[in-house]
Amino acid sequence: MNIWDVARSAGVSHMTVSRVVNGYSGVSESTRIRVLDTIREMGYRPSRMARDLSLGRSRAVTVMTSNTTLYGRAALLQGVEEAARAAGFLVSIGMLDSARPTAVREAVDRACDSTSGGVIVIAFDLAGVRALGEIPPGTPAAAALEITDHRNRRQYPSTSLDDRAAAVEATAHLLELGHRTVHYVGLPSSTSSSARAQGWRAALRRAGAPVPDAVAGGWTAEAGYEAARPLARDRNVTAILCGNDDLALGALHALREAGRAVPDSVSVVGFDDTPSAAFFAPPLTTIRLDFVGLGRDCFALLHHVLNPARLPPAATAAAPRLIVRETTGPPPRATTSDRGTATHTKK
Amino acid sequence: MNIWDVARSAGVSHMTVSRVVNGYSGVSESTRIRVLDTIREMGYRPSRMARDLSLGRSRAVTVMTSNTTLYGRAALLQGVEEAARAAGFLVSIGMLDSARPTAVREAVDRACDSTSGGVIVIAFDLAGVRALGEIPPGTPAAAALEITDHRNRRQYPSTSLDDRAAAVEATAHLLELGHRTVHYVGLPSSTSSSARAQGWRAALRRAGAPVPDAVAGGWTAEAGYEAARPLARDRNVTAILCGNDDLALGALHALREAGRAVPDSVSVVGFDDTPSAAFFAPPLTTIRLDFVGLGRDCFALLHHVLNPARLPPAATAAAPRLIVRETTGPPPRATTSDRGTATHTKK
DNA sequence: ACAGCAGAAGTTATCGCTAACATATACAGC
DNA sequence: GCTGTATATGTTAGCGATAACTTCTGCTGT
Repeated sequence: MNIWDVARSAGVSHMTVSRVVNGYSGVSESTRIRVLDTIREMGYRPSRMARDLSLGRSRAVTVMTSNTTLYGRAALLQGVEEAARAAGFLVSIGMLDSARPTAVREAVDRACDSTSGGVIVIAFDLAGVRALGEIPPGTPAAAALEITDHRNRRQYPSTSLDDRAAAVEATAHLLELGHRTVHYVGLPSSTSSSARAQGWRAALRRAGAPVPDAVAGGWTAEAGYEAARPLARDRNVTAILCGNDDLALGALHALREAGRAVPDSVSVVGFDDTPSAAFFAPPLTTIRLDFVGLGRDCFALLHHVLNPARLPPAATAAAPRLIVRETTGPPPRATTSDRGTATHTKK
Repeated sequence: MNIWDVARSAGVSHMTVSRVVNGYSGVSESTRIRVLDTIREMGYRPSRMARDLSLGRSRAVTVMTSNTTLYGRAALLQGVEEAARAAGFLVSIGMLDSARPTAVREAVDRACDSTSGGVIVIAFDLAGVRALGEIPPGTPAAAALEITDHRNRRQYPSTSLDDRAAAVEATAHLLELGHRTVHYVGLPSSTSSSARAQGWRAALRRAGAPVPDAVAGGWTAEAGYEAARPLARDRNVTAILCGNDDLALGALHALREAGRAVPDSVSVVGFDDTPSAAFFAPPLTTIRLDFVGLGRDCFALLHHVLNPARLPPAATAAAPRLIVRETTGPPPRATTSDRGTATHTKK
């Protein structure tokens, strides 16, 4: 059923129906009511497809992301959806999967046909960053970045949380508790260049603390477990900062397995403040990150590109905040003092 | 830039370009190559919008779900996306939010315009079930159900995992370990009628074990914590089955807080086998649920509605499976023997 | 009484594409 | 040489909406 059917049934022209549907003026009250009734009776719904085609723009965004099972992405998606819905946009998702080499390019191709009014890419990982690079010029796009790597920022507007400051805060917190240094288990792409790693390193240097190598982690608890195992064996490490809460969960497990008490023997700090983090054993000290707000901001950015209003939108996402729970505390006496010695500690 | 521009530039008619783009026969090899080159040079991408409009069908699904931050939904979405992509479908998401009373209806309205070739609703919770009920007749739809409630199954095909059998298995596992009975902390909508609760109850009855009231939980660790607190105080409860892993995490926390050792004093079983579950403290015994497979199946169902092939698709999702880890064990001696007596146990 | 004008409604072209039909060219068979 | 048939290509009419323009009322002012 289309607009013509409604028009015929209401005894008007299709344009009158169109005007009624879109709330335009120039329709008498009596006609408007008659048309509205007809629409209701017939259960007519305008075709968004036809509308967009006719208008030449499509009120739809597609957000490209990998693994929405991870908290950060899911929450960000939620934020985008919320803002998009408020603006009358549809949101589609394009899964990024870096397994197949051509997969990213294909995903971008799919996302960038003119169906989508714009593209939002969650460039937290390599797949995302690559996707951002593949976007054909001229496509309206915005990105949520974790890595503040300017090589990858083409002309696209982007949002990000102040991960660097957050990492500084977390590291400083640990240092203030008396830890000699802080070890870092990072996210895959961010071992060296991520804002989190940078902040961690900067805080260490500022405090004159030794800067250990960052440990390459992953995204999941399992990756955190694997990465933290060697750390757990080393009695010199008394503080571990993890790239996210899942990693921290895995680290906690490795520590438990190695018989290291948290926080008495080792302190752990995460990133994200997942809804679960407060219920870890022990409850995790972590950085609360406002992913939902970030998603909203990201959409606002894209919306501004699509529809340049007076001013570019201001960021509204809450600043990262350290939530101190029970995985952090002062380092154990014995270990703090034994600076120079090797891995083994006297009992 | 459109198909006409390409046609002009390649010196052919737009139909030839269309044929080339869609891989139809009836184009000479030389022409095909010339057109393909032109397309590449100009960077032409066909408009999906126009194509779908012309074809009268739109290769797009929208999946309606609440809170994609929860593992089950996110994984299911992943499965849908995977299958949809393989079939050349776009997937959009429609967030369900039961907070505002009209929100569900609005979301359904948005999802059911003819933009979407079909709708998949994740009806794990009340919002989802209501959404399913609101779908206008005639809209192609499929549902992923947790609650096997036939009142809500209109004419829509649906998939679900065998949650009932899974719950039976989990409960039986606990009973076999020697527990007198098993308590259940359920998901919001499923306190009484869910397949999981049914299975739990059935297993209890079959074993002649007392059937406690199900405790209304929620979806998150926090809800699990709140729900399990009273249970943790009661030394008669030695086994708790939780509606999902997050709930179990919260329960574990409540137990720890109450000074109850797991599994020595209380056993806990979850549902889902979240990637994190293996790293809980202790690692969680849980039921592995193939949400990704369920999502794939769900899309297959919808695809079959849209495009009736010879046979309806068979379910491919893996059957639920109990993964025994370290939160389950025999009940403590003292408690097992004191059947008739009240809450207090002799020391 | 009539030009002038505003408001209500209708007509036509268009968005970018595909299906269905129409035409052109080439080569076969008789 | 002429018809038949396959293959390659072009033409036209939608799909369901909107924008821009046109037409038809009815009322105003003088």
